[in-house]
Amino acid sequence: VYSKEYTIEFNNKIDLKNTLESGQTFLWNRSDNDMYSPTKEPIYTTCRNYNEEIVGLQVQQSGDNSLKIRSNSELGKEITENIFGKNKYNLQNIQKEIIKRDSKDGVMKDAVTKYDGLRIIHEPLFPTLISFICSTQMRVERIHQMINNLKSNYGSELETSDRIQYAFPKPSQLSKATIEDLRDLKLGYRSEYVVKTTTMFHSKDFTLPNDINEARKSIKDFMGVGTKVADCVLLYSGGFWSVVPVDTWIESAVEKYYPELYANSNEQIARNFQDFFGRFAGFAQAYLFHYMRKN
DNA sequence: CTCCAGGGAGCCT
DNA sequence: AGGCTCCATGGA
Repeated sequence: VYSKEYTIEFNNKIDLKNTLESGQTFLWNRSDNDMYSPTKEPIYTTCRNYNEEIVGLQVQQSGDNSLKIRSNSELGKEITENIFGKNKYNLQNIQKEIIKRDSKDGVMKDAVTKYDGLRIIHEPLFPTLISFICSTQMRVERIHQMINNLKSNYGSELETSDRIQYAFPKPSQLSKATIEDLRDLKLGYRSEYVVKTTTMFHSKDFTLPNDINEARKSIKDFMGVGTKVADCVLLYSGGFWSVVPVDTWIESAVEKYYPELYANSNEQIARNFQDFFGRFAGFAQAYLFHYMRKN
């Protein structure tokens, strides 16, 4: 099925594993859990609806700056470049900007060095919105499980040689689900939020405003979306790289490593963090989040 | 058994 | 604006 093969060369480092396993997206699966070993780079798979076409992707690290892609579609290369921000930003310059603002030899420098190649992802709006509505009060591993449940129950199918892959459902597909249906898929109290948000998204034909404050406000109109979920959507789907989602991990990290930026509300912590790290503060947040979870 | 997880809605002041 | 309680579910 994956007859098209491409190699993508980035202008600086790309770390596929840390990018896809740092809680930015829940749309990928590691396909070779059994075969995965330190000497063999893992393969990550995903499947998407793209202009009435179902595009399957297999992506694997093939060098410090390059990825190897297999796809069933000629769109696979462009889609992958778009997801990983190949032509959108220069990661090395962003890292320099972050380190320059935090010149002390501390945790941020350590995190950026240790996880060099971790990129901010650019995933589709609707799947990202639903994913992070599901993320509240839930462990990262279980969020992944919930999203896979939604995919296999409501998404389009792509048959491959060894299994069937599922795309994240389009709004029209997910709108068939009732609250009871989603409770059966273990979404808990988020079921009502997902159903209502899907209906709103579907009926309004929603598009994201260019202005960051308007964009945040419009996303928060959806049911189940507060400041933190909205900021995740802005950063991981909207390309607003200054945005700092503050969750329990970032809150405790700021309290521990940046006490001068700490405050009693998460909104204030986000503002302080953004003022300190500047227009790429979202990247700094991603490095810090991954560092905290890994150590 | 209790506690908690990438928070948010509803309601209160 | 800011504080409080409840919200499903499963693993530690």
